[in-house]
Amino acid sequence: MSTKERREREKRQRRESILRAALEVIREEGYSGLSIDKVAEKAELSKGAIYLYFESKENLIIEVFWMLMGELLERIKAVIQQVPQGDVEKGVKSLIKVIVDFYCSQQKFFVFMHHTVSAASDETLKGINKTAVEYNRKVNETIINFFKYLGCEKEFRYPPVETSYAMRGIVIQFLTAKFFGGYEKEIDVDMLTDIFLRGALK
Amino acid sequence: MSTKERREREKRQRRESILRAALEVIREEGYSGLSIDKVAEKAELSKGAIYLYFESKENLIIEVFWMLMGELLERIKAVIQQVPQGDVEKGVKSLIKVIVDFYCSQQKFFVFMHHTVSAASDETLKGINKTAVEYNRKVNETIINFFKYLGCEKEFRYPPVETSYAMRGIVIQFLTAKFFGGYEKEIDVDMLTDIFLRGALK
Amino acid sequence: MSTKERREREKRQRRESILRAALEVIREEGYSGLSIDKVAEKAELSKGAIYLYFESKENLIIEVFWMLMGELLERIKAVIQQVPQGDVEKGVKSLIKVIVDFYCSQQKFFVFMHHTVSAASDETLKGINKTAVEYNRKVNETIINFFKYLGCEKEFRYPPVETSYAMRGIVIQFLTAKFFGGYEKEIDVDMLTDIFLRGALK
Amino acid sequence: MSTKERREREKRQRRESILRAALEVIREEGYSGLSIDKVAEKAELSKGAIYLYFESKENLIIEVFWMLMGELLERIKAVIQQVPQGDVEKGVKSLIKVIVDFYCSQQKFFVFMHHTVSAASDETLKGINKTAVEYNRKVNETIINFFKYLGCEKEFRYPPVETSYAMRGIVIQFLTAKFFGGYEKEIDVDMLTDIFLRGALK
DNA sequence: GATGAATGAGTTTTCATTCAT
DNA sequence: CATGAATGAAAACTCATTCAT
Repeated sequence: MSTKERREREKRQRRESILRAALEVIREEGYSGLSIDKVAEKAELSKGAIYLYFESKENLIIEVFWMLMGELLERIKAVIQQVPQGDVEKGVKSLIKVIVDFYCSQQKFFVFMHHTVSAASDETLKGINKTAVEYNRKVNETIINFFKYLGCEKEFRYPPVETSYAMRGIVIQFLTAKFFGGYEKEIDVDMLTDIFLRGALK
Repeated sequence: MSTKERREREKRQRRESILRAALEVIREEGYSGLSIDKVAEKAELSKGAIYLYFESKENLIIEVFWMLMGELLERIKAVIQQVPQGDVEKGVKSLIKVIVDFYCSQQKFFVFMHHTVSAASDETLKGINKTAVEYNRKVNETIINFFKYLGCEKEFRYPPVETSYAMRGIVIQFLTAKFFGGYEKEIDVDMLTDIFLRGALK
Repeated sequence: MSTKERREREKRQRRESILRAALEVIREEGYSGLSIDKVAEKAELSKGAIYLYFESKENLIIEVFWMLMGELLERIKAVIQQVPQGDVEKGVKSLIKVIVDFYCSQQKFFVFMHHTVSAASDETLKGINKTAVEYNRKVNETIINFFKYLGCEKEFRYPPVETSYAMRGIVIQFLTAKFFGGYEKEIDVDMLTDIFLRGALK
Repeated sequence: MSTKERREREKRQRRESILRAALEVIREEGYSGLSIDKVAEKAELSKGAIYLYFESKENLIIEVFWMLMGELLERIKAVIQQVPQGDVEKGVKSLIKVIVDFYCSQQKFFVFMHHTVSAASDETLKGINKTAVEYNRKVNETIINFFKYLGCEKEFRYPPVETSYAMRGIVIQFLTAKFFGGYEKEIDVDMLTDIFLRGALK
């Protein structure tokens, strides 16, 4: 059955390359510039072919979203390898830095995620909504694992989920301010870390 | 001149009613479902009539945005009347509560604002971009004035703008979690206040 | 019945002022920029009022057309006063010059006439078509009268109508070339006169 | 590669058939009646399909224009084959005849060209303006080549460009008179030739 | 599997004309 | 007479999706 296997593999690769193409389009033209035509062109495929791999544009967008999230989560996990267990401040600082860097390096994706999550609330798009919930859960899980690894999980005043939200909130807000709000300074990771840890730790 | 006055008044009312209609559409169909057709239908006017009151769809959206923001800022200012100067904790708690309540009462508007602000990043929409920046400035200004009123402005470890962002971030994140992220608990304003103040105060 | 008379006079004046306003709009924005709104604004009247004086936009345009043509014909007639009978070359030169000057001074009207006459051929607009025919007849009549006045009418090789067309054709072509065709030289009235007279005279 | 070739051919044919459809619409409804809807209907295609072949309505119009002009210029060139070098009168007569016949066979196109060239003067339509200038240049070039072929180029009193304009003017004026001005006689090509040559030759 | 031509409902916007006041 | 708010049909253009090849 090696033929079948090869086919499956090729199919996966094609999917991936379409997702990459979509990403590229978003990077170049923004979320509202994303059209199947452009994706097809970028992927060097026909419009019709896209629909062999994805049910609809909506679907494609969701998968792009997941691909990106996957990358961010990977990066967060990778940081764990590099920070020593026990050093909470250094650890959290690294965590915040990787998030800030990730989004800064891909500003368009940040916007895109905002859009995706926002669009997700349409009652008509229950499917997408699940995406948002699931995404949220995974990010929290990853961050909480991080806290556990650092050994500070028990030292927070509030439950891990809420603590995770607090941290994410502070970070995301500064990113939003930077990208949309005219905040022109560099984001000061030390400050963010300080505010968060003071607020969250016992 | 009562005729002229009456006309002016009616005109203002019409404008307002169109804005309300647009809001209603957003409430029912989400931001992406907002079309001039639907607004016209909801406002019980012809498509053309909309353009007697608003230059373009973009313009209409911006004005809806500002109407909402105006309401929120009004509410924040109103809180000042009700909290005693000096009681920082109580004051911040009230501030956070009013923001949480406002957004909770109009969930769709929350999404809508996200979209409006996000859409603003499209290079093509310089006009809207100004809106986002301006909005951001105004919110900060209002919050900072609040801090001043409470008398805690000087007691923060970081500059007022950054402090304002930290607070907003924490609040917005919990709202996002509630609306899109499957966070099902009531938002605990006391907790938010506590995290923020511990993090921000010297 | 002086009241009635006054009314009639006022009505005529209003009509005239609307026509002038329309003209002004054409001068500023070109034929395709002509809208009832703009005419009303320029005439300092309401949109509705225009329709008290003119049945339709089409009608208004036709009347503007006639007003212009009337002016041109007046100018041509005026030239007769200034050239001595008998001097054919000088006379024709003056005639051509006045036409060239008129159109050059009002380039937009030239375009406008082209448009009006062209649009006139729509089978649906028999009314306008009559305008074109009538206009044509009048211009020829005026020119032929001019020839008669100069005393050269009998010296042409071909009938006066055809001779008139030949002259008009040469002039109009150079104007067209100047306005649309990239012909950048000054129009050489002497040359036009020379070509025409050599071609037309016995 | 026969599939690819076939596709290319079909594409060309489709384009052509859309252009023909547009022409047909102009023929039936005049320039101002030309809408994409009608073209689509006439071409038995959907509105969207038109945009697969032409970038915009403006573009489509320009191409129709060029298609027609191409045909006229072809016909003029073809006449060269049929007239003997050296016989100026016969040659010019043939030239004028082919122009008269062409426009007479396609009266609506005459109007259309007037419109296209006129519309070109709108400051907003720089793109079309180029078309008018370019068109003008090509027609002159073709006519001047014709003169050269006949060997009479040096015998004109005025430069070739001006001479060409004079001829075109006389011809176009009679066509205009015929189409819009109520001139009901047959156009007498001999007369036009005579007037032109007497006027133009030394 | 892959293509890409075709669809058609949808979008925003304009403007001559009407009519209640 | 005069107003100007309202209409509504029409315009150009877009794009996710389908389907014959």
